[in-house]
Amino acid sequence: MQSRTPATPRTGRPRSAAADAAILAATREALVELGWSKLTLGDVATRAGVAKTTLYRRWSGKNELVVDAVAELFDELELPDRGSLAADIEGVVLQFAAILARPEAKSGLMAVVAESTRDDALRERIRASIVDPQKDLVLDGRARAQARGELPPETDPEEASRTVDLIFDVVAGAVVHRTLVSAEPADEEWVRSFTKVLLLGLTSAGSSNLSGI
Amino acid sequence: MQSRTPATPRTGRPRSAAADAAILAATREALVELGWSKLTLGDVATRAGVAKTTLYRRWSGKNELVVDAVAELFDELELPDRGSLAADIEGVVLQFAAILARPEAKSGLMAVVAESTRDDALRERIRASIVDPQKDLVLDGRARAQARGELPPETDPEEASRTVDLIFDVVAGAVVHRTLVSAEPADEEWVRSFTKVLLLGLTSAGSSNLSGI
Amino acid sequence: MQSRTPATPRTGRPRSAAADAAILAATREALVELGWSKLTLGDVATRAGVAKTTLYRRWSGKNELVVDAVAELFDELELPDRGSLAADIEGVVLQFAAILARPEAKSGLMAVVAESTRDDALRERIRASIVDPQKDLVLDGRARAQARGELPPETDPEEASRTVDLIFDVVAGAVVHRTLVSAEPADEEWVRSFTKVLLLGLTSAGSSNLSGI
Amino acid sequence: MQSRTPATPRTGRPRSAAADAAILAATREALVELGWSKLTLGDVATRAGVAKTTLYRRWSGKNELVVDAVAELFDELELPDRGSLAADIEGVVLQFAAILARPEAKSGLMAVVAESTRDDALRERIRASIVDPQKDLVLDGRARAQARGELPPETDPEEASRTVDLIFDVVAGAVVHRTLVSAEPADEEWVRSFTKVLLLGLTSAGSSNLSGI
DNA sequence: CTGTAATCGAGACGGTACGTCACGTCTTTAC
DNA sequence: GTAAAGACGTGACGTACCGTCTCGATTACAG
Repeated sequence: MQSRTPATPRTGRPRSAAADAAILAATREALVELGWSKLTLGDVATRAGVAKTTLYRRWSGKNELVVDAVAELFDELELPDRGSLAADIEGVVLQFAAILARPEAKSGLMAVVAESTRDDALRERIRASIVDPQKDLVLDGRARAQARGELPPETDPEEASRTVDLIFDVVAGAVVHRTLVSAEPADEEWVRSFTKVLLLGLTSAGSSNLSGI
Repeated sequence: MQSRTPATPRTGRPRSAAADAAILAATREALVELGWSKLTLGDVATRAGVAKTTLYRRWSGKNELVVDAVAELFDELELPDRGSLAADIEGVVLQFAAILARPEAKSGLMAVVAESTRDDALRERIRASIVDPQKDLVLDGRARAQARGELPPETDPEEASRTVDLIFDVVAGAVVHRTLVSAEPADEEWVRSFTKVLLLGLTSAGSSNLSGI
Repeated sequence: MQSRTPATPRTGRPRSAAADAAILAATREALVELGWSKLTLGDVATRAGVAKTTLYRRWSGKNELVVDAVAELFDELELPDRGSLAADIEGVVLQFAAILARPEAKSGLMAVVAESTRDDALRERIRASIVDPQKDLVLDGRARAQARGELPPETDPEEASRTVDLIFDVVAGAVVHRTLVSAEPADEEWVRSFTKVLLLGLTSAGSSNLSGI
Repeated sequence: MQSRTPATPRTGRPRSAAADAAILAATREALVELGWSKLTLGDVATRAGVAKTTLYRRWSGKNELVVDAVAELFDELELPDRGSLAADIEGVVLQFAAILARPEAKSGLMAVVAESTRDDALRERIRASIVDPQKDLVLDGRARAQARGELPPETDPEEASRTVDLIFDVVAGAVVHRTLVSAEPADEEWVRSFTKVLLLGLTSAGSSNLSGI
């Protein structure tokens, strides 16, 4: 989302709140129909029933717009309580895979990530609106597993942070690669296999002193 | 690679062989300087000292050209013999990470992958010239580990194939995500942690009947 | 001038009288700095410290606004009494040339005349606020010359009217063409030559029965 | 006309000669239908069956394009041989008035003159392609009158040049003002009156030592 | 040798989208 | 109800690349 608290926007006609939603919805629609490379801002504006200038007043370009449009897709991600760490992970990975399977996500997400390799502000925007919320789920999951006694409480906070980052890169990376590069569905069977390997690797590594590396 | 066997290439002036190399090199140069989105075929042609027509005679568009240009980067990947499965994996992952750290790879690879979500021919081209050669390294590594006795010979070929695919998605996905999304270096420390988790996960899973899932 | 008698201006905040003057002055300032084609109503409003709405409430567009702004420049024209017809003409032509030499007049006047070729209301506005006051000077000059005995009283009113029109087109046209197209100054020397030719032509024509053509 | 002798345009596809003519014709058509201010280059390109880029490759903007389009209208001006100076002048003034009466000339000419008050290059272009050819007609007319013995050969070249400039400003200015500002037709009757005044003024002035002013 | 034919660099061509600007209107709050 | 402020839909701007085409000028191989 673009920041929405200007200094003193007291006077003048206020920006239409409906326009924002219409534009983001139109962006997703266009991503489905046309894909990233054939999506044009003029077309999005038309679909949203909005003038091009209105769109440019709110977003500085295609990249930022698509980040916001795709980010909303991930808002529905939540950590289910399925009773065990393994089941919780499987659940959230399946949700993640389901979102990534949607064409508007496929089409847009990798493209903006590719663009972000040369645009720090864009990468920061992606991190803030897409990546960090996902990483929070990993943290929540760990906390819940610790409460259940499935995982020991962390002792070294820094090492724990590194482990979370590793888990996150492995999980998100594997699902994305499976979906986009291998072009195979990340279905229940695959997710179960993947989760098993991941959990065994982590718990074995933990018991064999992963942090001591 | 582009097809190089026209129907009746009997007569007429032959295509310049030097032009191909110059164009691919110019493409990588432009990727470094401009990135994917600002790379234009006209500019590549100019850099290569070649007319635009010459470029279009050989490649059908930006996507195909960049796939070929990036694929050459991965030609240097090879399976080192470091004496143990873990060390071999670490070595090849480090090589992979080193290539991915280069701006011409970062910029171009994810972009064409993003494009390939809506272009089957492009995805097939990426698979053939970039992905499959990498997967062959995994197969070679497994064969070598089996010869060493570190891994048992596979019994169920189909299940073995699924496992290779899983490994590949996990490895490539994790490195890519670490590099591009988290924007952190996949350095030796990270690779060692990652390899440890992966190997423990796989061997524990194997001994606990992963294939029985 | 714009109409200034709304139907029921009874209640509500009255229109600011100062705004009108500020807008016209800002218009002339913008004409000097930017010229006709780059003058924008938004910029004029800003210069005048006025909202765009206020400007549009008073003028219907750029053309009308500039006509009014330029018309005020010609208010300073007056018929000097230099003692002879020739000297009077020279005096008034010099005044006219001096106004036309100012950039706000140059820039704006010809532009609105050009626009008026396709806008009858605009031409009428120009005539009423710019042309007719000038033509009155010619009439005054003739009357004064007749009083002096330099010219005979007109006998045929219609023919006299045609002659005034002819004089007016010749005088105004020549000065404008000299200033804008030839881009040479209509200075004292030129005005003296021009006046001489004009007067000799008219008096000779009169004595040789111009009306008899 | 734009200059058409580049340094070494040897290679590459040559510019379409037909496009130039089509664009200029389309410009005049648009001037008639829409007038100067509503004429857009995109519309002209469409009318000419040409891409906008093709138009911009040849002309730098609306002003230059319209100057060239209008200049072609004046190509048909020529000095008729009607047997006497007065008749010759009347003939050429009538031709000039006839061209100015056409809507494409009315609409465009004054507008570019207005623009030229802030654009020296544009004024020079107007002079070279529109004004100077007309002035040549005045010179030809004088030469013919001298050959006939109607006018004495000039003695002082500089004074003669000033006289030609004065005549030209008076003639062109009067016709333009009559047509555009007064919005009355410069018909035969008017032209005869005007020519009579002009010629009497000039010959009387000559005999009364105009050059001595 | 001499055609014939596909190549080469160059650059104009018809398009499409860009991101910006000004238009004239509308919608707010403040006076 | 008018004021300032500024968002709105509209439409043209001038530019950049696209992928195709038309040039004259090289090459190679075939006869």
